[in-house]
Amino acid sequence: MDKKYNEFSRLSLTDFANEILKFWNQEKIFEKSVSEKDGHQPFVFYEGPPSANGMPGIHHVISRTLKDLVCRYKTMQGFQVKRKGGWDTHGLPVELGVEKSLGISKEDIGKKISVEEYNATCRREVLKFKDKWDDLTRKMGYWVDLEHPYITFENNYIETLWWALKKLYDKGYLYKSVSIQPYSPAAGTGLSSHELNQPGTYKDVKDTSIVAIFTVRRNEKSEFLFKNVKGNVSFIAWTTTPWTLPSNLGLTVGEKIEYSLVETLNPYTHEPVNVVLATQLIPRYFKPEGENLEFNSDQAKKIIPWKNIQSFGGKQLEGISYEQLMPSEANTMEKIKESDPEADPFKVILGDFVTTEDGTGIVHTAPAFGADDFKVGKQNHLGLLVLVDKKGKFIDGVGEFSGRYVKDYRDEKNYQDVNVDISVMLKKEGKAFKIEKFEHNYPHCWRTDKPVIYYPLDAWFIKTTAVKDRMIELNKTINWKPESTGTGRFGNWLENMVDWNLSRSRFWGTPLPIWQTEDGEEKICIGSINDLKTEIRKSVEKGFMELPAEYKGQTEKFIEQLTSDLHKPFVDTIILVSPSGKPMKRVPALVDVWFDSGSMPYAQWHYPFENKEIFKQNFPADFICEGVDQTRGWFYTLHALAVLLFDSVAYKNVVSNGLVLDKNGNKMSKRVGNVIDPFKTLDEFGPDATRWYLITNASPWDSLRFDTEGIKEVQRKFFGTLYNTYQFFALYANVDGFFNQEKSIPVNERPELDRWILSALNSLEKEVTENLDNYEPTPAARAIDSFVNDQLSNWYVRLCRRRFWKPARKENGVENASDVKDKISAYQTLLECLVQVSKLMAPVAPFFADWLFRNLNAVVKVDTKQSVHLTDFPKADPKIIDKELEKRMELAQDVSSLILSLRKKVNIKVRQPLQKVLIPSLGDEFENRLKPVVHIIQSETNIKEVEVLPVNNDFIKKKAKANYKTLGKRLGAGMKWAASTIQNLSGEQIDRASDSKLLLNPEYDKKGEEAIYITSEDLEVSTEEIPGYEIAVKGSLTVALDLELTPDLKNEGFSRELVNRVQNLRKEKNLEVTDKIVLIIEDKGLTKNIISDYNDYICAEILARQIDFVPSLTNGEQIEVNNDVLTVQIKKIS
RNA sequence: AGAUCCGUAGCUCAGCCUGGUUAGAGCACUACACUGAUAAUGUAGGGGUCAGCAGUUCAAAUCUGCUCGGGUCUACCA
Repeated sequence: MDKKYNEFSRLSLTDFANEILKFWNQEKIFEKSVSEKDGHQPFVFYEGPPSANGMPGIHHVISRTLKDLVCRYKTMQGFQVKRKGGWDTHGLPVELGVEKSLGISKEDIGKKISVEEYNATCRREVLKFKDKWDDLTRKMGYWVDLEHPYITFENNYIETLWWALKKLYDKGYLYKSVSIQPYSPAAGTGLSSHELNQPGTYKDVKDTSIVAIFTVRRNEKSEFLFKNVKGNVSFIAWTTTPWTLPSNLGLTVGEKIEYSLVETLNPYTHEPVNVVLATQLIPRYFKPEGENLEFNSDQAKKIIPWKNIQSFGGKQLEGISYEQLMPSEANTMEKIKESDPEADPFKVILGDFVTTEDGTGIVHTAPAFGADDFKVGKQNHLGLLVLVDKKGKFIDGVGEFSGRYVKDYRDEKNYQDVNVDISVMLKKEGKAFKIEKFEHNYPHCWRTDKPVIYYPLDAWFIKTTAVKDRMIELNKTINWKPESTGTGRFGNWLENMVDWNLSRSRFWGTPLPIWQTEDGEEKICIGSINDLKTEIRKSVEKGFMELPAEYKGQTEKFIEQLTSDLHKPFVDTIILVSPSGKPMKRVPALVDVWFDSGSMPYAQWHYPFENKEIFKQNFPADFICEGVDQTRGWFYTLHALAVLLFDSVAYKNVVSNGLVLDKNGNKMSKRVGNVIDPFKTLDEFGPDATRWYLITNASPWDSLRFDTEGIKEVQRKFFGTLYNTYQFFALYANVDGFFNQEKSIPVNERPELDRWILSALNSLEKEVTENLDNYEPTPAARAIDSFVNDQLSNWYVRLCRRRFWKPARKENGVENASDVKDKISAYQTLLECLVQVSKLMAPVAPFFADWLFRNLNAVVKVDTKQSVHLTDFPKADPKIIDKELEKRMELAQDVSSLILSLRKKVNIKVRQPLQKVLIPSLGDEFENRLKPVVHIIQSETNIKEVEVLPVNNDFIKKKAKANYKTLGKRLGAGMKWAASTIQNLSGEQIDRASDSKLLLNPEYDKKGEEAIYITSEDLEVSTEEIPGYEIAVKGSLTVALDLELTPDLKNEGFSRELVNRVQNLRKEKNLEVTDKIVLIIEDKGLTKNIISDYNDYICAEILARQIDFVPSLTNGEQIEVNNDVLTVQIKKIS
């Protein structure tokens, strides 16, 4: 064997990672990890496409670590896991980025810059940071196919989207309707919720608000309101947007809210009025001292008098009619009927959105200008009035207000607030109950800073509500991590689902493939490029489309060219022929980018135009994983489209990871400057430590406080320890020439310690597998962590150290066979642990795992694979797991720990041997457990003998505590009494209970109680005292140490000290571990005898051929052993 | 406003599902020890109203309800 294990001068996770990365690239390990699994069962993973026009952040590292570790794990388990990367390329963020870099605004599109040029820039810019992303992907070790990603702007991708849209259209799921959307009159454009959520859009503003008076029409329904009052009855309703009052068509009340009829005076005109409002809100408008005040009294001039006439539920008000508040030419019944022939406005309706927090509990309802208003308006056939145009000004026919802007949209110098004027007018007419400035939070257009209004706009919808029940049903079959996201956040979302507003009025996006005639009577939805070509041919034939000069006579070439990019503005130049022969133009809408990403299961394969078989095998996904913010984003659109198109789930398991916060728990934001640069982090700490930290620190779905100190800790504790363990192994294995050439020693022939660590290892394999199968990587990685640190390094290696460097005894020049076997067993065991750990940790820390695996495997050849990622994931062998053995070792650890703490307490160092430790038996099981590990305790704590005290001895004083679990169930309320009684039991009573049973309340008869017998299982017995010994206790386990130091023990301690000092000298002199020496000591008389007595032991330990005593030593070195100073010299024998 | 997650030592987190004795670990801190794994390691110590309140129970960090604080998503409403 010429090859040795690599030894390293220091741990550099980044260097190791770079080296392994190079190896992966050269040997195409990722590609092999997929191709080697050809024919295996696939495990389907979908990559949620990031947008490459922004820089990646640290939060991308966590979700990608999760994705990667699951995929690597499944690969090692034998599945074939293809991972196609993808890019989300459409949408507003891209447009904004382009506008910023070009220094233009939306208005300039089509003027300063053509749509063609604009979109070309988008296409170019959107992958601006692709290189950075790819770089991060590689550096963090995220294995995903970067060479063949799907890109949402590509024609093939769009063609699949069109296919899907057509399918929805044919099923009747794609329809056009009006919806109320945020709209910026100043910018002349609708705003998406994303735009509305830009920072700073919601501002506190003061607006003129008015409580208006709506006069009730007296009829059968309203008659009950007129009982006991004189004159008119009115509803009062509040609004912060008086400009919507001319468009009022209804009043909404809450079914469960109680309302009252109040007799009072109009505060402005002082005419008597009777008003209806929510009972709860009376104090908001009326002073308590005004209640039941005489209407004509003097006081009534200062304090408005009022009287609650009667109260009733909101339900009773339903259907009552009232007089139109501000009639004008533009809002006559005729006009209203135009919007809905069945319109029946000016009545009270019920709505569940009504609250009693603001206003009067009666909501002024103008269906055109509020989403809720629109909804109830439609349900109740209120009709629709849009008295404000898209510029934000009143249309003609609204009397004196026509032509006036409802808000100051044009920065007019002398802008008169029309809301004030409306209020003043109503006040004069006696139709105002209260007018005041009201400060509230109102959205503003992020671009123009002007207030947004809600406005009815044409929109295309997908009828998701049609399959709502099916979506809920199928959702129940999805395994959500954490479960609460699926049932809670997502489940609720599904329960309250509304139709999906698909259309966006933008430039860079997937065009909606619907063409329609000018009157909207005839429509066609295009589902493929071929269909489009066919239709264009018809159109060219018909003469609706003319060939440009350069294509004269080359219709096909022209069509080919025209359909080579399905984006605007090209698609919009296409005019098609309707069945009746009329021209049709494309509707202006683009589709929501979420449709792009939600369609990726099929669009990434250009299904159904290509890859039908591939798609079939890769749908639905076994696993997806994204941030929890995608719940109503990608997770939803994937699910909705899968149900709509295929009546299937899109994914079977989904992990939603939480947010990454900074170390103070604040959201990371560029503005605050607390963002973590993932590149810097990876460079500084290496990908393995970063990944390990992210996974072990908190469950993926908990939000994570990111602190680089934590990564340092991981580096030092976990990787440092594992690295040291490897180094230890490599060092001695090289010295001993252990290269795994020997036959594997059967596990049952190995020593206790070896069998124990192998049992623990297999238990670990079981635990890790169970957790990873469950998509719980955090406990899995933590278990590996604790195995490596606590069991392998801190116990196994520490206890076995001697086995590795102690040479086998020689008898007649031949090494003792059992010594050799013991040593090989130790090497084989440690090797097995290291190799298996490298496999177990491979999904989480792929670089280091491979580094470890390859360093070992290069020499020991336990596996034919060249990378750990091509090997099989360890499967626990139940035959090797011995829980009893693990318990035994735990006992040894506990006993040793107790003894060490006692030594500490009395200040006797471990090197000083002690004669005896006493351990009171806790029964047969305990003794059987203890016996096999006695020698471990002895060597670990340097104690000559371990004596077990029999169960019933008179020697130790015991005390007992109640076992609450067993007794509590039986005794219930008597538990307290029993606990204190048990605490006071004598040792003799405790023994009796342990042997058979003890009557706890001998006087039960007298007191008329039930007899209470307790047995050993009801007691937790512990040792209180062992006379003459120092004791230490953990639970019911007790150890007592014999502290007597006999001369023999002292001498042995002395010799051990000496060995220790000489070892230090060897190290100081930079001697090799294997160098032989001669030790020369200046003869000081006393110590000579001790040293001579232990000559053999000392020589063996320090690798000395002999110890020479000389009368005086001039060039020696002084060492202190216990309280003696010795002058010594060590000489290397060459 | 609704939904959801989180709140345990100075920090990061276990424990909670399935209630039970003195609530654990690591880091940090302090002291001592160890020194052929050594940028390691061991032992000990200080440090907790388990966010608060109420309920269920013999018994609550654990189960229930409410409140408070933080995060996220959705909505933005007269």
